[in-house]
Amino acid sequence: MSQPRDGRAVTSIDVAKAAGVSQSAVSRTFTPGTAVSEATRLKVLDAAKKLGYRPNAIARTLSTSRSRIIGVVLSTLDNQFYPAAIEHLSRSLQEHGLHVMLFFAEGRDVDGALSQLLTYQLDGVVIASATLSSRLARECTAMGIPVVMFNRSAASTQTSSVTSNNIEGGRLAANHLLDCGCDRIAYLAGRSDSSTNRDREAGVNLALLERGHTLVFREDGSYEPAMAKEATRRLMSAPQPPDGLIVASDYMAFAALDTLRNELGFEVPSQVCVVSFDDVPAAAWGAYALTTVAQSIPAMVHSTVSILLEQFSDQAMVARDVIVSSRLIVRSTTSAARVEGQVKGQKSARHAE
Amino acid sequence: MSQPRDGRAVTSIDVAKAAGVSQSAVSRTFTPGTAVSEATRLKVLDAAKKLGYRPNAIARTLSTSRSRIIGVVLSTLDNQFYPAAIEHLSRSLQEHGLHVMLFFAEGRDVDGALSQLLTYQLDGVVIASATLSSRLARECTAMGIPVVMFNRSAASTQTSSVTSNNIEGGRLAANHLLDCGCDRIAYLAGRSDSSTNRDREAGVNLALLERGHTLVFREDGSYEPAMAKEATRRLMSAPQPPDGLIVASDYMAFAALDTLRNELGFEVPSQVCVVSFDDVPAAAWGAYALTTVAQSIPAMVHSTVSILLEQFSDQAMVARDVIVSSRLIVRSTTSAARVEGQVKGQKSARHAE
DNA sequence: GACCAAATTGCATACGTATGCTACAGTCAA
DNA sequence: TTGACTGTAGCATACGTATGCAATTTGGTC
Repeated sequence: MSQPRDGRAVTSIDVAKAAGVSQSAVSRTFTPGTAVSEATRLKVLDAAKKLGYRPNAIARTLSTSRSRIIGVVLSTLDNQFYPAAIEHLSRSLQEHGLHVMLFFAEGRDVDGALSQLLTYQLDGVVIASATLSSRLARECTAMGIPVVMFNRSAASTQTSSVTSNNIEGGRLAANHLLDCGCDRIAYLAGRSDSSTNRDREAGVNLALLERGHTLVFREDGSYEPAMAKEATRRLMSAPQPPDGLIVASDYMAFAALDTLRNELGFEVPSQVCVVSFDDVPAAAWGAYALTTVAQSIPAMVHSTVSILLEQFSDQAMVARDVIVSSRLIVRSTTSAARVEGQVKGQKSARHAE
Repeated sequence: MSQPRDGRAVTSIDVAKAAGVSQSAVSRTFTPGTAVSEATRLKVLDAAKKLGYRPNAIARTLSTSRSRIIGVVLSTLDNQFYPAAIEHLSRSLQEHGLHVMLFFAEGRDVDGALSQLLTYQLDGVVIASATLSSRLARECTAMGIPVVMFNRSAASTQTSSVTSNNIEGGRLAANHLLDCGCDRIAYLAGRSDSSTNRDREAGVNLALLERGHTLVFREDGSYEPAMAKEATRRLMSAPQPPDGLIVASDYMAFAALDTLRNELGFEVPSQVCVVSFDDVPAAAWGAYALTTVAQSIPAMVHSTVSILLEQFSDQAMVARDVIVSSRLIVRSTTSAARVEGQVKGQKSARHAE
């Protein structure tokens, strides 16, 4: 009798019937902050439990136009930084009753991506994809959807962004190499159209300039390991190869280190010091033990979630740019005790300590 | 006049009005496989474009009870295998107009996870989480939601699964070590409640038995790098340490290798050969160059998507178990040219070639 | 030119929930 | 006892799309 239609789902109407109340009462019971007497609340909860009722999020979305879904736009998960960020982000959002829907950007198809995003009535979008990010952000913002650029600076003053302090990070990296006694420093760059690379490189140049140095080489790796290997070969085959290498990401640094050690036979850090950016989990693995400028994923995710939650309530939609501070983590690819003036190329030179 | 209400979204009714047709016509235009004349189709598309109309997926879901959302349940993305699988899966599903929603399993809270899953009217669920998988699968299946256990075998005959042939994989690993001349083989196990570990270990034991051998040591690493390190220390501190190590996952093998080489000073493969499972991207990195039994992500994802698509059409909901074949990839942590009978512990022994 | 079949179209309604508004019950004070 | 006021419950409707059914148009044939 009080059985739901044998078809499928139990609805609020079924529960209402079973509890002897109106559908509104059921709805209110499951909507925090609404007025229901304790008596009906219990009746409803009891009936709901008995029937195995679960509110239908889709119907609720249609009614409230709040989907509680956050779209996350990615280009790839190859670089360990992103999986780590996604896991953290997804867990944090889950605590607020929000869920992540994944969108992988396909090349330059902005419209396709946009259509997919918009049809789901997303409550917010986090863009962590290099390609098509700025236009996508603009269009979403225009549609009134809160957007956060994650790990890339905002395309416009309209959209928020969360980045780490890459300029400061660049300075940390450069200063550290100088402190290690390096005086022929090279930069292995990431994609030139990315704000991370731009800022990191700027910071490096700034710090070098301040101490009367300048970059000896600059090669492009475009954040691709294969290109980083090529670049490393070019760098080290110079008549006077660098004695310090700043790599724009850990992910490229692994490739560079492999090439340096296994292919070209260089010793790190005695012949070349290497420092990079991100502090991806593998950077701590024994085989690499990479000195790196860490981006704090917890801090970045926290800011991202805060911005999103803020924008849900505020009508204002004021864009915020959060810059999380960077931190140098010294491991074994650099050596602070390096003897200044030491001639590079000494095959057997070991660093002190 | 034909402007949509200034509030927000453009609806099919707005488009209908603008195109001078009924709302049904608009709906049909955007629903493949329905009858609309070319003439109205063009009128509608034109008006839609002009107004910037996008069909509302949420409303469509309410009406059709097909959300085109696939829930993916994970416990963590630490092991590179999962990010790689997710990216592949998400891209494949996107090609079919489906999207991935992420759910991170929190400890043992089945009911919480389940509620979250069920409220979204998911069209399917892919479970790649170790914990709470079997009960979750059962409940989803009971609710009529297609479930695929990814990289773990089915909890019941009711639910489908996609795994690689881990038994065969275990044999490949064991036989390879025997072929390398190892005769004191140890197994570093993954979580004992996982089907992957169970099958891999079974395969190893089988192959050893066939060739008159048996495992010398067996330690538990529970798929955790920290535990793998501990286990490695225990293994190698035995009076007669193993000369061949089979590790249940690459992710643990990296930790084991780091411990072996950097901490304990063993040479791989001359003193100990190491083989593991998964062929995660980092396994190919120069610093590890790990010999490993590959799980084909493309094949596994392909099967997963096929099963899901099948179950959408079939009412039958026949569960399928797909077993993708494994393949041994030989890199530098094992050496086929190992001299048989060679005494382990020779510090300077180099493998040939 | 008329008639029949086939192809389109529009109408009306369903999907499951949220919420403004009205109606009503209960409390308390005068 | 009556009146005003507070707190609840229920009614009715909106959210945007899909689709069965009936009405209409189209196209073709004799």
